[in-house]
Amino acid sequence: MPLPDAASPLYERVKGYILGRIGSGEWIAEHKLPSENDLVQQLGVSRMTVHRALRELTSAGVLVRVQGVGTFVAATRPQSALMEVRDIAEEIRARGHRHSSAVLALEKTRPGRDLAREFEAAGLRTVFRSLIVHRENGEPVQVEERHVNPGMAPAYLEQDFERTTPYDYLQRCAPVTEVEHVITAVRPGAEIGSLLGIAPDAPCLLLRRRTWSGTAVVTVNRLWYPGERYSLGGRYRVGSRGPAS
Amino acid sequence: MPLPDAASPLYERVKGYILGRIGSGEWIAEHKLPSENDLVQQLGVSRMTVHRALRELTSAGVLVRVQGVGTFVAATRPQSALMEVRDIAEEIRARGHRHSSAVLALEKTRPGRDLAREFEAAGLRTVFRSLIVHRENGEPVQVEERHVNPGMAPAYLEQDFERTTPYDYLQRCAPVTEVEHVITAVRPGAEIGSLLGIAPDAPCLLLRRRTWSGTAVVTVNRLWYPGERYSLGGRYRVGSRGPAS
DNA sequence: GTCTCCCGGTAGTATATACAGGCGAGGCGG
DNA sequence: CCGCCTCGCCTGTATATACTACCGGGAGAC
Repeated sequence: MPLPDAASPLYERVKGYILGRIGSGEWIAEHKLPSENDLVQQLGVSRMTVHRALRELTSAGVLVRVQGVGTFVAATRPQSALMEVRDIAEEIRARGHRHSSAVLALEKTRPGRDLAREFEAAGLRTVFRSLIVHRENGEPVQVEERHVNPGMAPAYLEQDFERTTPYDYLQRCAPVTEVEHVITAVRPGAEIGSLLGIAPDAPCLLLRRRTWSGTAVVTVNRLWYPGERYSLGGRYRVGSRGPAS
Repeated sequence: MPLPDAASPLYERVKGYILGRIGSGEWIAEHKLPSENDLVQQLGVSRMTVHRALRELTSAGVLVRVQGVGTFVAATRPQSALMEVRDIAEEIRARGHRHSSAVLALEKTRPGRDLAREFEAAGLRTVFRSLIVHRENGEPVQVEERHVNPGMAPAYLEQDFERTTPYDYLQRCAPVTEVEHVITAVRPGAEIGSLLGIAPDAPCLLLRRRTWSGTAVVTVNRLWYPGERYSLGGRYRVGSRGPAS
């Protein structure tokens, strides 16, 4: 039986089946999927159910469909949603890929003047700092340096960030109410470059993000993305509300 | 008849009907919508069609549904300054600086396969192309390459873009209803680099933007920013709702 | 040899039907 | 008066069926 008989809706299991094939490398970019009717035969579900799974994966950007021709695995590069603060691990898994991470530092440190000013707390004595590399299918796609306000997340240093993510823990103890993003293009330099596996002068996206919970700054982060392998973006409706589906 | 009999799919018209009620203020946040069966009666379509419209609006964050209770208008999602499509000339003037621009190309051309695909119009024969450098106090801050769907903006080539901007003209003849942004970091190369006055291998932000008017792609643009002198950013409040998955 | 038309396969939409599952209100018994 | 239970309303899921739009290739016409 190709479909796991979890207690989730059938169309979700169909989506999982397809994401699994993509994740395992069996279906690579541009690969033509079986037709809806083929999948109906193979999986033993109705065409409406298959269609819904394919439609939702298409709207998520995983597949591309051409009427009269077929359904194909999208050849998109990894992309982060800009406007939403999302868990990068979840984002990678939603693309059917494998997420892994390595914690390079997790410590208490003293903020410099600039950092204290970014926290909008001049008297701040200590901050927590973490440095994590995130990988998609083994390839580094993000270096994440976080500075965390210890008052808002006291147990930050006790977390196991190779199992969960900072996003996860922080979202639980201090839900984000406000975000600031600033994006620039930089040279990563030797240290960050080697973590990303790119040359020290290769173009690199630097996303500086501050998050608030209420009126207090919770985190001041710097996220480096390899410019060639990763992009930030999103698609939105203008005027009405909410992102495009 | 409450539904416009446009040539669009029924479920899209149902979505439009609901968005219209919300847009007009008739249904405000937290308002309880008619039940699916009520809408079936009122609109004269099947429940599956109503359900699809409601499901897609829910996934877009416009509605909130609670099984056993009903469907409600979601609390408003804030808009981001970062992702707004603004006129760069206006932006520069808003900073109290002087904007100037030079039109380097304004022509008719044939789209390649990739470009035609970006326009989502395989049979597209010609597109308009413009290449403009924008300066802030005389210093180049953006190279703007636009490809414009001639069907949506027939008089594009006749405009004087050193007096107005493409944004201005396009906004008049095809108001933007949807936007897609993708940001990467690249090396500008010799040509773009010299236009920006930076080295060919200096880090550089590349913003690819597509805009829609209704269901038609109006423009496919590439905007280069010198990474050292320019950044993209914004700050906004986060809604209580999680991202649609 | 080339052009055209048709046909088969594919995705897209729409409907009727059925049942599952959550929630709240109202009735019934204690 | 209180609590439990049931019933009805609402959304969620799944299926069968039908028809449409579109594309590409191949057979046939010229």
